[in-house]
Amino acid sequence: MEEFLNERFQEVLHCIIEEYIVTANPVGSKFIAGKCSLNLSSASIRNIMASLEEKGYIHQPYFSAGRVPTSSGYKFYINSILKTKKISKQQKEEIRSSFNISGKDIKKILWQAVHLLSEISHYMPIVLAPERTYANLLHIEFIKLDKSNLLVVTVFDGGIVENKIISADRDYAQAELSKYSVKLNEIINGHNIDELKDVILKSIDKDRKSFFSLLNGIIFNFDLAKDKIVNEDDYLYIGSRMNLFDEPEFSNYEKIKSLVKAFEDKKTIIKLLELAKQKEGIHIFIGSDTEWSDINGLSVITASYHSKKGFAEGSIGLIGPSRMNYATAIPAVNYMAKLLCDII
Amino acid sequence: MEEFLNERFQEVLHCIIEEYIVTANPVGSKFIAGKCSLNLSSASIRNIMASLEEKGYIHQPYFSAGRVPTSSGYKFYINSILKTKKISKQQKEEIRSSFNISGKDIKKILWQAVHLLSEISHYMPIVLAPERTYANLLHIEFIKLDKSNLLVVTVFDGGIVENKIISADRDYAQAELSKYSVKLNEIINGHNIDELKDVILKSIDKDRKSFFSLLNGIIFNFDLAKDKIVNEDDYLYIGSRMNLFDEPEFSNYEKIKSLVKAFEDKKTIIKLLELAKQKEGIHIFIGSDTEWSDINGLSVITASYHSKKGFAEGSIGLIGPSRMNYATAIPAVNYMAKLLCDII
DNA sequence: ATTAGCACTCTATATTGAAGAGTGCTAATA
DNA sequence: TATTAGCACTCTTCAATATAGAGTGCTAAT
Repeated sequence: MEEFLNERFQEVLHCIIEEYIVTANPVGSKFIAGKCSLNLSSASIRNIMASLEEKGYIHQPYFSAGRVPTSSGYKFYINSILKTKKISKQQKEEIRSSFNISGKDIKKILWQAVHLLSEISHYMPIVLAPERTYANLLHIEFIKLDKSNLLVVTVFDGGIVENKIISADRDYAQAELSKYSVKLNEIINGHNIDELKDVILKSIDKDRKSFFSLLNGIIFNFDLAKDKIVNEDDYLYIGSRMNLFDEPEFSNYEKIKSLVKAFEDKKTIIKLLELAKQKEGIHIFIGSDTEWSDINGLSVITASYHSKKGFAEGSIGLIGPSRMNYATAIPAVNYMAKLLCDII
Repeated sequence: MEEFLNERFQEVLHCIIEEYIVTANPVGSKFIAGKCSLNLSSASIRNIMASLEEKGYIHQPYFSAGRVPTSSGYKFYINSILKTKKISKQQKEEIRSSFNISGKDIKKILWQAVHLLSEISHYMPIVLAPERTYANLLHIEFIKLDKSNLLVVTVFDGGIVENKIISADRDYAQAELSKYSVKLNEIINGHNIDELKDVILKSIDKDRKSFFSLLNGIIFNFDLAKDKIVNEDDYLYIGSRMNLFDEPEFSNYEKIKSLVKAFEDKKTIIKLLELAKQKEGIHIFIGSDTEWSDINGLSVITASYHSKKGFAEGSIGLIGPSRMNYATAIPAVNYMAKLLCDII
């Protein structure tokens, strides 16, 4: 798909992109002539630029202005740096050492990942929590809240804990509930939700009508949870929006407003991250590539993470302007995803 | 403290404020002459306005512009409408009916309150969760996660559920943990955390060293939790910021940026709401009144809520421009606080 | 193949001017 | 004495205009 580019052309394209990443202003031929390693005059650079524009890698916002990279331009650039740039050992060490996992549940770990990535990248990180539909159950506990409400605590593999309140069909004593908890835990050991349903239906104690109705309650709840994330806040973690506001592309009212509006509704981001989850490794969505048409000029770097057992999969991403610093951002996302794999 | 105002003066002040609330533009004498019930010429209104300005209730942004209310002006206005305006029965019904509390824990209930208040007010609601330091304990359950980690589920009065992971001093079997849970629950019934510590220390089973170390673990955790909210996201709930962005006072880049920055750090808001919690009923902070110096032109309406038993106290607030519609916003906050009292 | 030179285009910024809104003051009025 | 009409004055806002500067494309020279 990708056209072959002369070394000279590549050099000019890289120069333009790297300069544009820093200044956010269209880059002129004179500047490139002075900066890049090719010793050519501005006139020659102009010829090359005209050619690059013809091929679609750069673009003039208006007649006789400087050049700005296009999506294809970024793509080409990313492909070439992907091979070379790696995260420095020092930075690796820095990230790993500031990750505090003692006594933290998954929620806090994911928040930490978001905050860390926010600090090192200055863009807006997003993290999708592992879906527990296919995670193994570790423990279920029934706790009495009052006459008509029970709390069901469900613990999954990978530190995922879920609290759910279900209404009881009658007033249970805590002692009775505890007995059921024990009984249920003998069955569930190491199954996931789908499997559990079968197991329960088979091993159910027919005499115990109340036990059965309890089980019905939780199964019903699991069904509900499967296709609908009850609480988006436990599913998608969004880092500081402020980081993006500092970027010059959002320095006017209309744009900043559309930016905030786009993130207010988390569904678009969730969709994007769910897509990324299904793929292996790093993926990059640039500008108008996606159905992300809400905001032009935005790019998203995503990576999936998964526990060693293969369950508990989620994904992590970083949203920035298309003009983002891919050379440092991509390795950062990549490393963070790996780190999450290790921890979970 | 408040000066007496002639009826005529009051009428003009009200007119100015109510017009300013709608248009956000300085209000001129001609407009007031045409609109308000006093049948006076613009020249007479001008005299009154000059007088009101001298007293500090209104202010001219620049020589020979219209008038804008000052903080004192708003205060006076609020005091007079506080006596008359009430929420309509219809709106009460609407709010109450869209409040769905079945099977929800406190977290979801508070989110619902935020969303509802956001919808009816078009400003930015904030809610402080009840602190559970003084709430009664209902249940504690130990669940084994792996060899070295235990999950402690703590259930408080009022539907507050907390999960905490503590590291174990040795490998406990789940059966053993369950026994401890039962034993502990016999003791805790109806005590709050502070009381519980005494009770535990007195009734502790001296032979059971491992039980003791477990208890030590949770007591330690409670101490930690008391003066530090571990996760701000479970403590402060913030509604849609977008609502504020639509207000004309934030229609330029610098202001919108300082607005977002001010809310990025939740500590200021938390401080404010904790202050409100200690007071009874509705309180209103206007503009530069508070140490809220970050953003001039912002007002906060707050109200405290508490369960009937007197425990589980929190507070609720609404942030808008000083130029906010107090006549509808104040009753809305007030009613929402009452509703929370009923539900919890 | 490369470059110097030049006319040209377009943006960004400052300047100007006119229109409009609102005031304060004074003198006239009821 | 309280109110109002009239008028000169101030200040903002908005659009039109002018100017400077950056960057280009093209041509002719090297």
